[in-house]
Amino acid sequence: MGKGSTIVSVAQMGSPIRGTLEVRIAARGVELEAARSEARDLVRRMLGVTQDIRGFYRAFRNDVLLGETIRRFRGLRIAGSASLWEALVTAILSQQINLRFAYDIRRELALAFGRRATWDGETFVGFPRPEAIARQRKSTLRTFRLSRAKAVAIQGVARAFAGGSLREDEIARLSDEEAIEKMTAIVGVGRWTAEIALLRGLGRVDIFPAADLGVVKYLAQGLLGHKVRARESAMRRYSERWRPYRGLALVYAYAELARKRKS
DNA sequence: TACCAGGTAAAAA
DNA sequence: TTTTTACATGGT
Repeated sequence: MGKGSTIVSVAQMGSPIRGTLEVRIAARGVELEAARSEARDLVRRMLGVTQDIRGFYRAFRNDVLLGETIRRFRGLRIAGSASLWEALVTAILSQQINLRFAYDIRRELALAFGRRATWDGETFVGFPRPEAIARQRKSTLRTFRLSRAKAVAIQGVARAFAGGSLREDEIARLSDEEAIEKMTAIVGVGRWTAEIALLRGLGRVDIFPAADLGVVKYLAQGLLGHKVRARESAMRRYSERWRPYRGLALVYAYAELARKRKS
């Protein structure tokens, strides 16, 4: 959402591969063209339409682990957040607790500090801006069932964005490793958090969070046949074969794991 | 009760 | 350099 008030609602028709997407924009106090352009960019990033999946398919259609999965989930991309800021906060909230709990807290933060817009009798709540979080006391943030470490981390990220020391457009110009280095300078943002933010926030297709529980446990045991949890270093080494699409490979591996769990 | 859940930082080995 | 430990909370 830009200045003023803009609501974007999206509906998909047809198959994920050959469907159409209807986007409705309700805007007040903004130029229609600007709102349209902003909405288009937002939808494109969240769907990951610019991710190079063709190159990924060409390179790995015969991959032992992913070949079949690629055909099964044709069209799947890395799902994106609306901003790097939102992706970073979501990643911090997701550290070491079950995701259901993390998303509960994210919703509560949005309800408390997010922007609101009403359209057609319905009220929509947006993710808070960095400034709205930056001005809260840590003790206030901790009432949202955050550990001291998470409150510090989220406040640190909020201040970095609000103060301009961290900017999405600057991070977007950096290489993966440079971007990780820049973000992990903030206390409470470790390598995993920075990697998830780049994957979900910027749709970086070669990011591989090797320490992720989903990688060292579920991928290692569920798809690679390990008896016990793998080491981060071992998974990072294993992922080398998927360059330069390690992030896309991971998303497809997770899709396959979810499918196996269901069946 | 104890352990696990898409970790991090600091201390200890 | 690698391995523990405390940290918050909810579910099983």
